Parts: sequence; structure tokens; C-alpha cells
Amino acid sequence: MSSERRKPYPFDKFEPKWQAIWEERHFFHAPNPGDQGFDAARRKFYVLDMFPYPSGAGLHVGHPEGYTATDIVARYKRMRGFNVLHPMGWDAFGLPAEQYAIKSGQHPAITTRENVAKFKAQLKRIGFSYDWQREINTTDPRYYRWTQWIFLKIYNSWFNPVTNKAESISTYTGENPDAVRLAYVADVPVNWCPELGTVLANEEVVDGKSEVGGFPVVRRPMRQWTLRITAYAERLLNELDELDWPEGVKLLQRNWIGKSEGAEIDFKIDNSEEKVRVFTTRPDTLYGGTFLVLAPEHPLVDLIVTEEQWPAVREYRERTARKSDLERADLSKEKTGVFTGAHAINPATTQKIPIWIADYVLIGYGTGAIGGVPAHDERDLEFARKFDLPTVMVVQPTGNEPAFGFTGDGIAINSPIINGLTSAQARKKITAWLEDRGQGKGAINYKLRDWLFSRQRYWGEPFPVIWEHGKHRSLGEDELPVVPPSLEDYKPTGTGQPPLSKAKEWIRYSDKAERETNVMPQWAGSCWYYLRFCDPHNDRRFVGEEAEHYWMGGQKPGGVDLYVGGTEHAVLHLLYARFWQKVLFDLGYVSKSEPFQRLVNQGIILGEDNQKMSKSRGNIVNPDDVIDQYGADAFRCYEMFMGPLEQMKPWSMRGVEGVSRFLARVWRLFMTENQAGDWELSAKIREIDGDKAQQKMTHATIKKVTGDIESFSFNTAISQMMIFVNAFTGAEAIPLPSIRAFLILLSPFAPHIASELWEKLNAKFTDAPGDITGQQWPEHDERFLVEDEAEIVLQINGKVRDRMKVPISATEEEMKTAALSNAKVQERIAGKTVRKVIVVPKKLVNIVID
RNA sequence: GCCGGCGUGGCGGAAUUGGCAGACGCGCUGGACUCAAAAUCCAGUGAUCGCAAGAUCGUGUGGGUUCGAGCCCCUCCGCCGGCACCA
Repeated sequence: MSSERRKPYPFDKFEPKWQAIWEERHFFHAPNPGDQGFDAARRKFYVLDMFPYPSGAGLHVGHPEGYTATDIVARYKRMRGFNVLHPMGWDAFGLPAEQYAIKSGQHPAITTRENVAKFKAQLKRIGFSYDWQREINTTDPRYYRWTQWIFLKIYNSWFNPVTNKAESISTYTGENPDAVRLAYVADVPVNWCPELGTVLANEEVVDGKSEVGGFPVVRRPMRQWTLRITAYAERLLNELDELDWPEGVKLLQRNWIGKSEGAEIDFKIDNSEEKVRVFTTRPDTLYGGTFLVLAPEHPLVDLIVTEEQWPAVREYRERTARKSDLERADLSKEKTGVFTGAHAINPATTQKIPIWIADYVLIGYGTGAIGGVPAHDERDLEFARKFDLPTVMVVQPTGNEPAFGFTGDGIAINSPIINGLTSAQARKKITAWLEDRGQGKGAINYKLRDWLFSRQRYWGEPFPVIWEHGKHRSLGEDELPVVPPSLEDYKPTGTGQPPLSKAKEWIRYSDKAERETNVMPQWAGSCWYYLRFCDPHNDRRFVGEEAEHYWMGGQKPGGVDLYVGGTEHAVLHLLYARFWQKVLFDLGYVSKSEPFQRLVNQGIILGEDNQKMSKSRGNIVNPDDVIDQYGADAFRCYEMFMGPLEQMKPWSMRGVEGVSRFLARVWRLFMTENQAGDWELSAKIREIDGDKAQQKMTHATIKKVTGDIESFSFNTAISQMMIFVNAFTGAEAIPLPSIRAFLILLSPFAPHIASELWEKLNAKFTDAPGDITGQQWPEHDERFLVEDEAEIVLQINGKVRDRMKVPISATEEEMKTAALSNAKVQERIAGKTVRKVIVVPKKLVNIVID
């Protein structure tokens, strides 16, 4: 006797069976143009998941949420006659494998191989229809060879502002190409994380802590590789418009890019040849500028500070340098600053104004200097109050609010050149006026910083770069891949020296040249993996031209038709990948300027306790356990039935059970148990069309499920299929065409049970041979949905008082007459005046009385 | 502080986009089957009052538009996410 509970239907028998069949027969392999079996007459559909980092913990229930949605779409599109590209791979460079290597001494490649095997087995158990022949792994030299190749392309390019695109560095005619390369080395203050022993990109720092691990991050100047993503700021911003992405994600990217339009204005320094350039979005408030503030790090400070102010300035600068970003950004604290002793001339008023330094002005944004306009800027006002600086009102609000402290647009006052103009007009005029006098010009600023691209770690792509006499030089394409050496000790050095610096032999490239020892960040591999999927085994090109054209082609600007993943990558992966795509596009290597046309974010799945799943809370759900108990189909269907894909929602084992019951009902609709306890095809299934209600139900279900898949409402599609099964459960006879159609509708959601039942039907009936995945998606016929009668609602003053049936053809006049003669209506309107009657055909009649 | 999203039964969630609020599922209650239980099947299940027919109330709060509002407009409250001295 098995202690295990009897399965409500034998999923444990047929799910592995179908998974094996799919694998052996390469059911879901998508041939490329030119390959055997490729059908050029079919349109393509590229449906992509965000490939996972194969961690040691295995799959959690969040992964398969998006994966199930894309799998449903992939299976649906195949049945609709598309060539579907639906691949999966591994984003396997990264910290955890390396941390484990540090502890165990085991090479990260080994851990990675084990984890990949585990993930793959888990994904296969869920029955996803991936084309496993296209599997890729970012840590495979055959893959990262091309990541390095793309880096070389970026390194050997520059952004030509005239053509507004990247071009080969050979078209650059200036004297120092290294100053304009899209990949360059810069000695700048960077985010250094001592705990991780590496620098991090701005995007990887959250609230002054590392995104991975939550360790403190400090500012520290270091020599680092940087990618010139800022050259693409405008295009990254503009080309968002064409994408079918959630507005929220577009907004996050827009804010991250942070475009500001305004002017740069030069302030002459009193008694000096120097001038200070400030950036402002409000040149119209220039007359209100009563002081200047420089960032403490501003290089001009050294040149202008007066003798007697030096001690105070030096002390302030040192104090600022010691502060972490977090402390410096702490808004609750009061404004601080020090007078430099120097003065500047306001070009509009020609008055002398003091120059201060303060840490609320950031060296990294704009020009690192601002004009203080206390009357119309909150921060400047706070600063002016603290240090008793003068204020001048120059904007009159058009509403009732006080002018002092008003930060909106209004009418210029106390500003001779622009008095009476609206703020917008004033901005234009004063900018033109400054330009005429050579004292300023219109300017645009972005918050986006260049992408810090090197890491002091081991487990990443080495740079295909060598150093000779203090100068960097790229390796040739024929020298790729650059494979990292094996190390005894993977630990970060703690000094900022990368671990690879310990591999003395590897470093030595020649008598004179040494290898670069930094590695690329984890994002590098994922910046172009969607391209590699088009042609994963090509060893002559990062992706074959024909394959890229076909799978990434189409009318829209983006190549991937559907991309599903979490929202956590909104300003990381999704921005970086767009950047690389644009560089490759400019250089003529790919056909689209955008990688992903349609993006859908799946919501986070919470634990049963409505809390975020975490080890410490003990509320993690393991997909394997769920599949053991309820099967893969129930798991898939529950993931979709929980609620809208994009919404955050809690897990519920009871809910899984409910969906499992539904699938058991499906099973028993087709199968009955005989005396011996074996399942056999139900004798109720007949080759008949079924009655009118059954046909209506069938066609209504086809219509609803089809529409719901198209609109990503998978939860309501499943509801409709439940309604269908409930309707047919008690039936005397079950019409074959109805349940054939139903099985096809069910198959993207629950492919195993649908395949199994389809096969059982085929053993008896010969009307639809072959496997279910090769069937055509059914079309609904409106004729089965039309009704002779409509039930309409009778309202009096908007409240429902009765219902009645009217012929579907009833005119408004007929409906009105019928409604007014209704007994309950009569009762209620007796003695009252009917003011108005509203008739909505086929829906309702509303009678308005006193 | 600013920007965005969301507030519907005991719970997850539906609602053709202004027209019967609560589909479907969970849970609960009752019944059938069973010696019994599980499983399964059938029925009921927003709240209040009522024996019932039925009535009244009901989509975070308060107001507005409309014959009619979960849906549109304004106010406030709460939760979630993002940005955070960006000049």
C-alpha cells in the first residue's frame, strides 16, 4: 500500500511521457531560414523570457509565472500558423557562483554547470515548449567570445554628433581617438563597494548600498572602463515612444535619463580672468540670482578662494569628501556651505554676487555650479536663509499664491529685459540675449551617466584589451575568446586590484604588453542574448545575417515580438540592451534600432502570508513540491489562474487544489473508471454536433479564450474553460466536435493532459489525426452565439425593479411599450409622471419618474 | 517631498470600458453516495431586516457630473513601486 494519496487523475503517468516525446522528437524546434523544414510562407513570432541566473537554490515559483505566460502564447501562435522562436538560456556570470568558489575553492564553471542542469530539469518538468537546441550560456567561451567581439566594436567606434550615430573610429579625424571612443578609460569618482571588492554602476546602487547583498558603497576615484551611453541619451529617450511597453517602465527610463532643457550661463569673476559656467532650467529668473554655489569638488575653487577663506574652504571640502553618498543626500539635515571670498558678476543685473561652495551642488550634474535664486527655488531659499543672503523676486504668479518662494511659471518682474513676459517667453528671450553677448547659450542636460563597465571580480568576461606603455590597445578578432585563467584563490584583493592580477602568467601578453585584468559586469551577456538565440551555433558571426533578419524583422521598430519579465530590470538590463542594440544597429550589424517591441512585466508572487517570499520567513514555495503533488498542468494553470499576470498576488495551495480539481473534472469528462480501476474513454462521447446550448457554449468558449490569450487575461480564459466543463459535466451525450475544440483551447495552458486526451480520442475516432500541438486553432462562429431573445433589465430611476425577455429584434419603441406595460412597473409608476424613458437596445429600459 | 500604480464579499479575483456589482475559484453551510470517512456529485453562500414574498444598504472617504458611476471629474485617507538636493 502506498501511503501517497491516490492522484485524482494520472498526471504522474502521462506528464513525463509527453515531456519525453516532445524532447525526443524535437517537437518545438524552430528551423532557421535555409534549414530543413523551414516554411518561409509562415510569419515569425519571437517570444522571449528574461533568461534566469541559475542560482544554487533552484527555480522558485516566480520564474515560471512569466515563463508559463510566454509558453501559452508560443503554443497558441504555433497553432495559429506562426514560426515561433521560443528559446531559453542561462545568464550565468555573476557573484553567487564566485562567492561559492571563494568558500569552496571549486571553480565557478563547475557550480554553474550543476546549477544549469538543475534549472533545466526543473523547467522541463513544467513542460515548456522551448527550442532546447538553441540553449545558450553566457559563460560558454563560444558565447562570450562574441560578447567580447561586440565590446571590440564598441571600443572601435565613436558617436558622430553630425550623423547622430555610432561610426567606426576610423572616420574620426580628431587627434585623440581615445577621447571619443564609445568604450573609454576614465579616472573618475566611482561607486566602490568594499565588501564586494568591486565598483558598481549607478544602476546597481540602491540607497547608497549595493543592489546585490546590500553592502555600503562609497565614492572613490578609480581608473575604470566606461561605456559612453550618454551619447545615446536622446535616442534612448525618443525611441521609447514607439515601443509597446508598460507606461510605468517607459516613465522609469525617461526619469532615469532625466532630460532637462535650459541654458548655460557664464558669470565673470570679479577681479579675475576666470568665469563660472552654471546650468539652469530657469534662465528667466536670472535677475533674481543673488549668489553662486559651486560643488566643493569644483576645480575653479582652487583658483578663486581668497587667502582668508582658505582654511574654512579646505576644512569643508575634507568634511564633504568623507561623507558617503547616503549622508550627503540626507535631506533632513540642514544646508551647509562656505563662502569662498570671491565674487561674480550677474550678467543681467551687473551686480557683484558672492560665490559659495556647498555640498547640495553636485559635481556630476550640469556644470557643477549653480546660480542661487532664493526667491524661486526651495533649496536656494533654504541656503539663503541659513547664510543670510539677499533675495529678489522676479516671477509673479498668475494665481493667488505669494511670489516669494514661488517655483512655478508666471510673469517676469523686476527684470528689465523680459518684464511682462511669461516664463516660457522670458526663457527664450534671455537665452537669446545672453547668446548675443557671448555670455551663455541654450543647453540640455541629462541625469544619465556613462556606464561604468569594469568590475574587480573573477567570474565575468575578460576584456579583449592589452596595455602597453600605459596605453590600451584592443586585441584582434582572431584572438577571441579571451579565456580567464583558473585561479587557486578567487577572493577579491580588497585593494581594488582585480583577482585576475594574481594570474601573473596569464597577464603577460608579450614582453611589452599586459592584459587588462578587470572583467565585464554581469549585464554584458544579457545585452545581446536575444540576438544570439536567432543563430546560437554560428561560429563565424555573432548572429547570421539571414537569421537575424528573419527573427528580428517585421514592421515595428523592435525585433522581439513579446518579452516578459520582472520590473526590476527597468533601468538596468532593459536600458543597457537598448544601448547595445543601437550601437550594433548604427554599425550595420542588426536590422532594428530597438530590441524588444512589446514588454510585459509579471507581478511578484508573495507567500501565503502575503509577505515577500524569503528563506527567513519560511514562506517559499518550491515548484517541485507542487508538481509532485498536483502535476505540471495544475501548476501551470494555477500560476495563470491566480490573477492578472502583471499584478502582485499571494500564493495559495488551496488555489492549486482548486485548479487541480478542474483538471480532474476535465479528465473525467473524457474518461471513466472501469471495474478493474482502469481509465477508459467515456462512452458518452459521440460523433454528434450537440444541442444548441452546447454549440453556443463551445463557440462562446472559443471566442473568450482566444480573446483572453490575445489580451493576456489568462485567468479569465481559465474561468471560461471551467464554465465549459461545468456545463458539459452532467450531459447525457458529449459531442466530439465540442470537446475536440475544447482540448485545443486547453492545450497551451495544460499541454500534457490535452495531449493525452487527444491521443485517447484518436484511438477511437479518426476525424482529427495527429498530435494536438499540430492542430489548427479553432475559430468561433458568431451564428451560434446569436440569441432570439434578450433578457433586459427594467429600471425605475436607475434601480432594477424587474427583468423581462424581449425578442432580439425589438425596436426601442417596442421595448419602451413592453416595459411600461410590465406589472411591477405599472405598480410603481401609478399616479406618477413619467419624465423620461431611456432605452438601451438588448440591455435595459430605465423609466424616470418624479 | 516629487512621480507612477492600486483600493470590490471571509480570501484570490470578474465586470463587454458609463448599463443586472461580485463571473470563476477558494473557504464555509446543507444534502446525495458510503457501515463510516475521503473523493465525487447537487444546492446555497455580500450585509441588514423578514417565516416568506420582498425591502433597504453596498466597490477606501467625502462631494460632483449623469436617466444611470466600481468605471468619468474634484477632495481626502491607506497600501505598493520608483526617484530623491539633478539646479
